[in-house]
Amino acid sequence: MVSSKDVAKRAGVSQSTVSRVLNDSPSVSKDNIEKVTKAMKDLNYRPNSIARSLVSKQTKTLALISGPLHNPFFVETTTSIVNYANEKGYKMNVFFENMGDNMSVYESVLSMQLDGLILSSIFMDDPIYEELQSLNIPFVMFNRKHNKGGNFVEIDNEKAGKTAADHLIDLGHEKIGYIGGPLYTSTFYGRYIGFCKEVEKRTVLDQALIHETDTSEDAVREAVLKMMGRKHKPTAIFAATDAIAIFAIDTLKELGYGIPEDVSICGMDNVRMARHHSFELTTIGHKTDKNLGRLGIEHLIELIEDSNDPKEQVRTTMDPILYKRKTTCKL
Amino acid sequence: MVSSKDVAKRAGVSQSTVSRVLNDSPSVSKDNIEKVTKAMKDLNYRPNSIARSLVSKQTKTLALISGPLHNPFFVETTTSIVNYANEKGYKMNVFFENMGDNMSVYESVLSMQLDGLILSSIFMDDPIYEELQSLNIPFVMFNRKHNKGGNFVEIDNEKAGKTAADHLIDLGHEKIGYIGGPLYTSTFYGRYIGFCKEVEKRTVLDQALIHETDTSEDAVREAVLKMMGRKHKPTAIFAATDAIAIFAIDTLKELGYGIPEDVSICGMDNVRMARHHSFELTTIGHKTDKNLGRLGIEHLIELIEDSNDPKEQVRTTMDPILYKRKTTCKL
DNA sequence: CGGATTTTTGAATACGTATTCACAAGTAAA
DNA sequence: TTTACTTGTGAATACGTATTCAAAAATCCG
Repeated sequence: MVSSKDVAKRAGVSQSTVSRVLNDSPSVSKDNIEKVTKAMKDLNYRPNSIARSLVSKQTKTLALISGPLHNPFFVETTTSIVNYANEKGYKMNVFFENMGDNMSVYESVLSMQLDGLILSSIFMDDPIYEELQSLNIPFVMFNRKHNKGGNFVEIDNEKAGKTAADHLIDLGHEKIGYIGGPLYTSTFYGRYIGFCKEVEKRTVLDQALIHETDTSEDAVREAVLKMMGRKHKPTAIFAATDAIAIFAIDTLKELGYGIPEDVSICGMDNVRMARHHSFELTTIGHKTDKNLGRLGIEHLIELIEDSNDPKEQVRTTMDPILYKRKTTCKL
Repeated sequence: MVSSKDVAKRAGVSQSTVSRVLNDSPSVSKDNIEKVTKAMKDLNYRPNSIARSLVSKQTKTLALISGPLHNPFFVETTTSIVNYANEKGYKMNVFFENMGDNMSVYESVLSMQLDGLILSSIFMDDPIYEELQSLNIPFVMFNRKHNKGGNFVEIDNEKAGKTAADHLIDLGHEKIGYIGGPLYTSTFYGRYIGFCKEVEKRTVLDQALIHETDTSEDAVREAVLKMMGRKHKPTAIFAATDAIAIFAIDTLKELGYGIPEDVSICGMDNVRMARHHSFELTTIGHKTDKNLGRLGIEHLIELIEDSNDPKEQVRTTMDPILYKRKTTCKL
């Protein structure tokens, strides 16, 4: 490994001068700049970023803890987050939530030297929150949030649940199913509550049509099978994510149901894939064309770079909006 | 920031002893282990990984330069790679190839302190290869490879092209289209050559049916439109990746063609999504159930951890195998 | 108990860079 | 020419940890 000392020796200057050239300090003579630059090239010198970080206290490294990529929502957010961070000169360490045990991921993240952290994978009352606080680096949650607040970017999930219910009820549906994920995440909790409240208010809520799954394909399929196996089948289903909607549609088609003639489906997230003409999924999203991940990473980097200001919280709750497409219709 | 010195002071020992406890050195008394451990907890001490790396010369960090996630192939490989690396205790810095200009990505990677690198995004004669060599860290290419060799994991692309051609010709097709990506990547080059050679040998190769695209949805759509606009339309198409196949099927259906009755489609990669019953794509893959990314990262970590051995090259070229499903049929 | 041996410890140093500080050389003003 | 000021430079030090080396403490053995 060739160090700045080696460069210094070759250029006939001190290591300090090499360092100055590296950080283009104004106070170094033309002459020496040239000598040092040449020596660097000759030796194929690359500054050691570790040593730099040690003194500068900046790693230019962020971490992302994301939901799994088999959910297209996270495909989009991960792409946006990684690309934006790279554009801004940050490296991005990526981790994927693994069902159940995220401790090893958190352990890893906590032991790293990071400039910031962005994550979707946190439960509403996750004790990890305190630990993240203690890191004293900015972190933002996207999609999900924590009970204690912090920085987050989300959709108003409860309102979204209501919107879905209203849409389906407006179409004349009275037996409406719900398939969501774990209620200890803020997203599913909000969507669930919003949906149930509205259904209860305007028609009747049939608990047998409410299914909390782990969002896996198998679990969704099972939920659909159970639902459609009842005597009072639902005529519409609110799937709490587009990923769930896609799995559900799949199972329904397999069972011979037509979408939307026999069963209307409303998803949520407005994933690009669902916009596609082979799906044309009716879904709930927000207005901005930037996804939640992108918004989150923008905020994070802002927090990092304007850290001199009184760091105020970033709390964005976007208004949900219905994208009416072709998987829902009048009863 | 609380350092090992602070811990030392609090525990009433030297910094050396703290360091020893940290790396559970055998030569430290029970008594001191306890004192130090307690002090660590009291101060909520976390060792600085940067400082550690500076002396140990190990960062436990790898980089992945991947193709874009809108290609499901890379969704699978990225997931496998990141998860496997994390399991093995490595952090993974992720970058996505951006069309055209990868220099900023490479610049970033070259300046990092890495234990290893895995990448799919390299051209056959990419000059970056030499630079990567000069880093003196192990790196492996997956899916694509470089003319100069190095470590790689791939499918025998030429044989795969031949397999596709044979399959379609065996079914009675004589007008067979091809849609692939840039020929300066080893994957597309091999698939193209293998396909063309075989078609030329067994029937007639119509250059008008050969399309080199940038693999984007728009480009694929355009290729399909051109192809199907000719008087001698193809009755079958070999799409050089499943992603391309999916785009092509989409466009064809939109044009009113039935798959496979009107047009047979054979993809390549055997992506999980294409296996799904809503696609049932006939495709070409390999036998192992581990994807190329997973195989690549396993090799990489092996190279890193067994670096004492004479580091021999890892060159894996897997035999292609046809997965015959429901998008191809007899003419 | 005394010497030999082993275990445990801390001081010093290295890792590669950035930065402070003092000093040398050069320039401008007087 | 002297003084004051600017510019350019290198020596020294800091960052937080691991490791070497020598010394201190503890243990063993006869």
